[in-house]
Amino acid sequence: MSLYRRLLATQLGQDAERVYSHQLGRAAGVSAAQVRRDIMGLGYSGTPNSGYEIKALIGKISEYIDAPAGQQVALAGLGNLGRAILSYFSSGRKTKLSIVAAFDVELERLDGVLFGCRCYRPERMREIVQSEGITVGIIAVPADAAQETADRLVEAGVTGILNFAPVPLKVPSLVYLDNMDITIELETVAYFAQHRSE
Amino acid sequence: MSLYRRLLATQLGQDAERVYSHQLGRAAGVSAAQVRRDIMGLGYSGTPNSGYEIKALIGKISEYIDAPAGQQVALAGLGNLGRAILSYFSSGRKTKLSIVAAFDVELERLDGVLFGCRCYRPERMREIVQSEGITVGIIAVPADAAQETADRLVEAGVTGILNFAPVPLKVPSLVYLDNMDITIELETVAYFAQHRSE
DNA sequence: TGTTGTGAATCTCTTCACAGCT
DNA sequence: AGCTGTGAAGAGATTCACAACA
Repeated sequence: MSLYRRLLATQLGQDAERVYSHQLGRAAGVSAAQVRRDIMGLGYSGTPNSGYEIKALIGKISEYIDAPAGQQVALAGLGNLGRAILSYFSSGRKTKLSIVAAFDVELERLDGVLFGCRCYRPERMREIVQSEGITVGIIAVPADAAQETADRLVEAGVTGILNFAPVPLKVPSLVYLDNMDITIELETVAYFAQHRSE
Repeated sequence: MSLYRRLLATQLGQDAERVYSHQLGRAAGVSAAQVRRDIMGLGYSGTPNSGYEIKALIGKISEYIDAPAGQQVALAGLGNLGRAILSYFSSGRKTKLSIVAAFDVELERLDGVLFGCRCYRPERMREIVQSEGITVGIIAVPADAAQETADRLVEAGVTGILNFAPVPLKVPSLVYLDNMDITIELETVAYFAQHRSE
């Protein structure tokens, strides 16, 4: 879990050099036993009665989840959502994962760079994806253009897609697809909010 | 799952009156058995060899997941992400779940209405949440203001929070909290993209 | 004493397989 | 013949509980 890494990083930023499994568990919203087992899977060992050394643990996690050479990401769609994502990642992210290209059909008013990221028309997707070595695509286009965009990304060669459009996409089975559906998530929250309140 | 409902709605929009569990399963990315079991939990029965009647099934799902009287939602933060969410939900959503108020610290340039939604300063959160009967809050503010915003929402009386800020929030156990963390999700996709490609 | 590492038990979710219906 | 409803099996994930260690 990359959530651990961020939690550890903030803990490191404030005071401590070590954490106990139950501290990390509470921060992440899971049980202490869960944390210990997850860390075990990393091949890292803490010391009893002293917990885990934060810095070393972050290192182990990074070694485990990061690609050795880093990965490049493409963003499709520069509406409100696309710009939100872009501003999010461009502002002081570490370089292991960086959005290096953005695509949108409407680029008239853009000078080609937004939040420090080059913008192109979708027609050039294949060319750019391949020349930049992009492996992951983010879909932030309107629903009716999502499948078409996914097809283009796949055809260009990405192997992972993060989809924000509220439509089911069809991709080859070798491409990893993750749907982040705000509508569904909000309905889920509303459901539990209802059932918590009584 | 509210995903089913949307899939059913689109299927209804194109041609069919009935679906088979394996059709719905394929669309939702789950197995047919899974679909049947989920539907079973609703208390709805399809007819063998004819599948499920879409319209009736949508009705049952809605009856199950929707609050009888509908629910109101508040949005905190009107940056790129907040505006994306707002434009998303204001454009032709059904009224069972509607964003009726938005909050942001910078409202100077706004005339008080954005995408058909009234905007207020955070100080008025308690007042508005209570007068509008809001039960769900969305946090789309910068990370360093997230906890403060959550506190305010909880104190105002919401029982469910959808959090987009990449920080762990502390809320009372009666408040349902759902974290939608774009960073983590993107890292997950990158991880699988890496491991799929070989 | 307080924490880690981990086998064992438990629990939840998923799939299988098939009877029953049309 | 084809699909649903569902008990039973299976797989995974989570938690328990405790030995080992500082």
